[in-house]
Amino acid sequence: MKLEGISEENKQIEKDIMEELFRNIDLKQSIIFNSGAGAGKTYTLIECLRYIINKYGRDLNEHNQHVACITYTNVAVNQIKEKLGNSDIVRISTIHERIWSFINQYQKQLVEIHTVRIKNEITKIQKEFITSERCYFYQVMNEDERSKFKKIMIRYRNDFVQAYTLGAKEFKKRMPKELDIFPDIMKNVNNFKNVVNMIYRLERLEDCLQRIHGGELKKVEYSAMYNQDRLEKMRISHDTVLEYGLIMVEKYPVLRQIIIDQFPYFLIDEYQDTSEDVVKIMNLLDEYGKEIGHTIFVGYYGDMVQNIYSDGVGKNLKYIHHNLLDIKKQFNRRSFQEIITVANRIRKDEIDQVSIYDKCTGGTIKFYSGAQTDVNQFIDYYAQKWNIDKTHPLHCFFTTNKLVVEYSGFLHFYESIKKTEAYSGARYEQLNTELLSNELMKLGEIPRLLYRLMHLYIGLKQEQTPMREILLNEEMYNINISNLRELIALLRERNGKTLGEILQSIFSTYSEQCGSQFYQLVDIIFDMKNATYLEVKKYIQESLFRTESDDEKIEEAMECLFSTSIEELENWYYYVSLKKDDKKEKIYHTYHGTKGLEYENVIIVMDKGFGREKNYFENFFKLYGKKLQDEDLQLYESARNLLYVAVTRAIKNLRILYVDDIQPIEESVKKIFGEIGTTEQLNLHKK
DNA sequence: ACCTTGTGAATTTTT
DNA sequence: TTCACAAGGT
Repeated sequence: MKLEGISEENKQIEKDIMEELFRNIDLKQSIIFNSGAGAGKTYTLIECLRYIINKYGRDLNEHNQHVACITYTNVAVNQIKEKLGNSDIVRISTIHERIWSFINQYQKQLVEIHTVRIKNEITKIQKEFITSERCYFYQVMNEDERSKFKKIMIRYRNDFVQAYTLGAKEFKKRMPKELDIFPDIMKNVNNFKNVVNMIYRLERLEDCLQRIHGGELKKVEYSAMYNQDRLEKMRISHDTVLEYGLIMVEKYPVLRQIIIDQFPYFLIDEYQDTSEDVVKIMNLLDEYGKEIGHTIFVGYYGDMVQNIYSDGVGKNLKYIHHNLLDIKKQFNRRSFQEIITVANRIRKDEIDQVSIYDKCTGGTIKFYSGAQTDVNQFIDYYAQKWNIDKTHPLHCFFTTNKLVVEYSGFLHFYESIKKTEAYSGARYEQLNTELLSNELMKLGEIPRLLYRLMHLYIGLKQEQTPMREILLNEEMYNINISNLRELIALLRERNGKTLGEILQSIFSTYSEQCGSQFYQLVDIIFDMKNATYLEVKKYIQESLFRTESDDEKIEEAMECLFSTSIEELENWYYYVSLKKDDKKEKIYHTYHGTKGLEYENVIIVMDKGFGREKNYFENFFKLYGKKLQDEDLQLYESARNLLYVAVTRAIKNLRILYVDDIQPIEESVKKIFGEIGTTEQLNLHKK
């Protein structure tokens, strides 16, 4: 069964939509192009780019003007570049890159804005001193006491910082004696720490202001590397770039004119993800263009129901950018009609998709209710039923990375990395980014080392792997091939069941063969010269545990990490490199992670809660079809959007397994998915 | 009875 | 970092 045959009528409708887009481009009438999942949005956007290039390219070239194509991610940038091919006229970039390029050359004005920002921050902190309950002990001090206290703490800053992570008792002991004149000051150590941090912060900000004033600091910098502003270091992060961009565009008509003259066309991909500040900028440019008679075209391409990140503008677009013409496309080119029908019921808005194909039935979709413990067998059941193999894998979606990791088979590894100092506490956020990223460059230091190790290990294990693939980078090409063969032969003999054993076996091979050229390979993997097992272990430990606190705890955590089985590491290796080579029959994703992708066979595992919301999905079903307002509506829509994104990934076969109490949501589930199945009906436990 | 402290787990994703 | 909860203090 295949999706095929597009009627002349449908072809014509599609063509008409394109014509309408082109007409508005000609008129420089800004538009929102709304269409559901699988409608071919990116294709449409690229066709619009081509149209502009063909019709206006020469003219733009002569005036040294460009078309700005803005996307949300670098991956999308590359995709569009690849599909569009080379063009000097179109400038494809991320939002942040583009906005920063507009403002970064006007440093004098930026520093001014930055100064205001710092002053606001100072006011905010001062207000907190007065109003926050956590600053009570500070509030009851008089001016004199406050300045005395500040002086003491600034003098003893080092002691404060060093003692910061200690427990309350020990921390109190380490604080200077001079503080004894303030009784009860450390009655609550956390409050005390909080106030002192605020004092330090205030001092740094004020110092920064002085240095700006003194002409010492003249430049604001943006780096995509950091996720947080460091105002006092003149360093801003993602959100603030957009914020400053908006302020600049609002404040300086000249800048608006410069941008307009440079970019008469803006095409924005996945508009629902762009932040409101960006839309405000576009609106200002659009309106100013009309005012001065240099009209521009702004095209927003996206789907508000696929807005699954909170900072995206989503459905608010038309309230922020005025006078946009709404163009819709109701076709779906991805899925079988059975899937499309259900997806329409989930979104339940003016987009009501139909397949563009004449032959479009033959898909299957069903909602099951079951227990948490059924998940594995449920997946296996469909793996068999749908004749899953490596070329036709089964894709399973879970809400959290932890579940994805568990089912992908490397939970022990994940948990043992989580226990390390480098990935716990305040650095917890780094865990998923640095351990689960599909981009090698984004992996953390140790995960990257382990990746190189596993790359070698797996390459060696599979005898047919070509030599070239075992080698990771150019440096490795210098290795003498016959020496390499020897090493490989040796390594293939050695084996181990855990990470620790593998490392030991590599290094015993390595030291036996000292003097031979092939240890270069090992040097490259571990990025060390003539390393030994103990040295590598020490290196890993020092990278994962900065402080030399509690030896026993570190020892235990290292033991836990080194006891990770090779099987787990292999599973992890395949997980992070999956996008490159599909070698698994069952592939697991988070709902979020599947955005923009499509799969033949999909299983969605769902429970009633997600994140902080204990009844996230349950709530969606309970409120389905009801009139809602404010928070209820917001929560409802965010659950709906996530569910919509997940469901619309499926091309042909989709099952949803709900592993919580079905009773409260039964009615709505039936309305959307039809009859509910139970896992008992499948006889999962029989075999 | 109320407050403080310690502990452990946590939603996703990008720039 | 932020939250919830249990354990410990006053």
